[in-house]
Amino acid sequence: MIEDNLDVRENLEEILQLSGYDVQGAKDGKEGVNMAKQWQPDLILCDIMLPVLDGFGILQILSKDPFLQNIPFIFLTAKTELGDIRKGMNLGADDYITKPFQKDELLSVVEMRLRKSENSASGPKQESQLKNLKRSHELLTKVFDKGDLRSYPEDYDFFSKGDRPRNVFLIQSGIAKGYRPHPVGRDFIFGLFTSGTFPGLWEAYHQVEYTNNCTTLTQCETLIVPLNVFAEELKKEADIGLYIKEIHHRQKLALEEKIIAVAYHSVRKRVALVLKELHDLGLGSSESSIELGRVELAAMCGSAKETITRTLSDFKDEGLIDIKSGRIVILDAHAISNMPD
Amino acid sequence: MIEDNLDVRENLEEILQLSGYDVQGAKDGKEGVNMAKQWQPDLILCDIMLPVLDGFGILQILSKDPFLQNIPFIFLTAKTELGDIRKGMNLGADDYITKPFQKDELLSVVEMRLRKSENSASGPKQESQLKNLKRSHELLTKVFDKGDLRSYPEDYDFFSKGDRPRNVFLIQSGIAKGYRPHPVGRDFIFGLFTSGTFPGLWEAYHQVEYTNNCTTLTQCETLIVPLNVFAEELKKEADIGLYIKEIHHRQKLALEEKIIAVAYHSVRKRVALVLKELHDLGLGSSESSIELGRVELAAMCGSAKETITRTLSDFKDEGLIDIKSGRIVILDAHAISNMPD
DNA sequence: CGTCTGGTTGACACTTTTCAACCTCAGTGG
DNA sequence: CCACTGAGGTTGAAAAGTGTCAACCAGACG
Repeated sequence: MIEDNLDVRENLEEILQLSGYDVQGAKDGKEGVNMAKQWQPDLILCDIMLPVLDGFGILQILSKDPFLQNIPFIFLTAKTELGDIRKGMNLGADDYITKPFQKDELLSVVEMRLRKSENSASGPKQESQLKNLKRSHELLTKVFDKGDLRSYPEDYDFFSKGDRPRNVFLIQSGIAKGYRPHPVGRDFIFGLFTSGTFPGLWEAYHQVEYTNNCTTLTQCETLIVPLNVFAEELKKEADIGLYIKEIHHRQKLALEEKIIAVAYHSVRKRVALVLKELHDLGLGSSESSIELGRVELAAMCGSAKETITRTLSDFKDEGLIDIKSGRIVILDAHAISNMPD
Repeated sequence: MIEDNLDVRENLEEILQLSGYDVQGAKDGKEGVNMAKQWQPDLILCDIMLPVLDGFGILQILSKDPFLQNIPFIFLTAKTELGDIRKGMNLGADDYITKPFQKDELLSVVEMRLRKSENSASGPKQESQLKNLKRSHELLTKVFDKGDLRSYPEDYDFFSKGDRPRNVFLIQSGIAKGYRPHPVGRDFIFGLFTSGTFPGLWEAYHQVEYTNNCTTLTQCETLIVPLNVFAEELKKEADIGLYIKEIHHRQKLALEEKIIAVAYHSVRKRVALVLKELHDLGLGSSESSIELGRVELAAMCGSAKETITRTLSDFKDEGLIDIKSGRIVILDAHAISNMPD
């Protein structure tokens, strides 16, 4: 906020701070510009009449700075004359507030401009990408039209850590695990791959070594395309890269969630998270119960298999799940999703 | 392995299995080709004289299949005649073994070809990428010549989860943390950024929302370039993408290591891993001791701060580190790196 | 000189793992 | 057909490892 009158400035600061905003004040134009460069605020409130450099001058300077040109800029002015306001808006200001102002008028203008700038930064771009992604997904799936359909038995290794990708996979049915093996039964499963997913896609696309193993947990019907053929197809459709990026981004997010869970959540919460993960994959209904062994579930939670058994029987006693000869059916998905930490 | 003589086949299978290889046998050419397509073996041993389809025919078929053309192919032949062998090699076989063979001759040929194919798949590609990467790193750093140098105080937020990148950063001095915040002091630090590193580079490059927060731990001199300028520069130098990919790949690996550590290693081991991580960043020597607070160290380990204090004083008692008014100096980096689980 | 922040230490409680035994079920061979 | 066997799953008891709570201490700061 740039405002030369100390009373007004302190008053404004107080109002905004009470509403949870973080406010920095400057007393003249020069200080204001420097501060803006230093702090890159989310929004600028600026008086028009100022010593040294007036509001119009500030706006002109800021609108030339690539760091600052997109920050919402709101004029504060004692003058209600149309001329000043018009001039400010013409220069590219986003809004104005006339002094003396109402508290809630100020806040609503500020909030609106913040929301708008949030949208303009993310809105259109996100949407345009999403449209591409949907198309890209179809394109990507189409690449596999040229692939072989193969049936792999349980416990077949698609790839191992350190391997260099030679093929790209699209699972049609069955489940595979992406995991890091450990010599004495302390595997950790990062995620599962079910029908419609592409194990190791990112590594194949970027031709980097796999960072973890991928092995079937059940028999898997899988479409498979050799990497050189895949690369050829990709050249034709550059957009696919966007989709691969997006998938990867989500996996990274999931990985980060998982590390938080393992670091700080109780086993009970972690088991619930794993069940939710499986539920989201379409597993755990009465038709398709969860057929994973306790060892696999333990590897997904990062705990001992006995602990999993115990927690599951707790859940069963509480009516959250049902266990039929080892297989789990989720009864109360809502309660499981909302398990307290 | 394709071999029509049952005795020879079983004998070979036994020898190879004893050496730890996983062997599938086929009795004629047709079966062999189908099996190769199905299993995509790491290496093929193949008799020349076979019913239905002979070894030469098999090799010709396989060398046209993009899935199979790069699998090492070794002829087994009873004939020692130069002609057959020559013909096989001309067709693209990788090696040959003459029957009757010595056990260790067989094994050494198999092992050699496996090793060679391993190298040819990864060797040259890796090298060519690495050369690019080195250059790309320089190019990337050069982009920041046009950036502003700014000094940020301790506890300044570069960005937060959910923000959309607006700038790209290159830290010149100081330390920042990449972390996931938590309402009640259960932050988790994914990694640190020191001089020469680029916080949030991948997200900026791909224009996706940040997945975690980044805040300075000490005062940081930082070069900063607005995203649109950065994007312009990138268009000129497409190679930079490779480098960004590589950095990201390493971070992902580190994240996976971390999740394993948090899931299965004791706090003692985890503290040692964190100390090693800091040591690798050049911290912890007597000149530049580790100045992180216990809370930050705890957030890197995923444990309570009191536990960190205890473990550190254990390490101190054991002579692995020294603590001078809270600051840590690593005395025995080797022992810390080799801490048992 | 008080106050405050961050580090250290101790006692205790709680969670989770470990070890061991037992159970069930499916496959196997006599 | 039945006993045997082995793999997974379940349960119990005890031990280990960590987190929590609370008190205390040391240095920094006004």
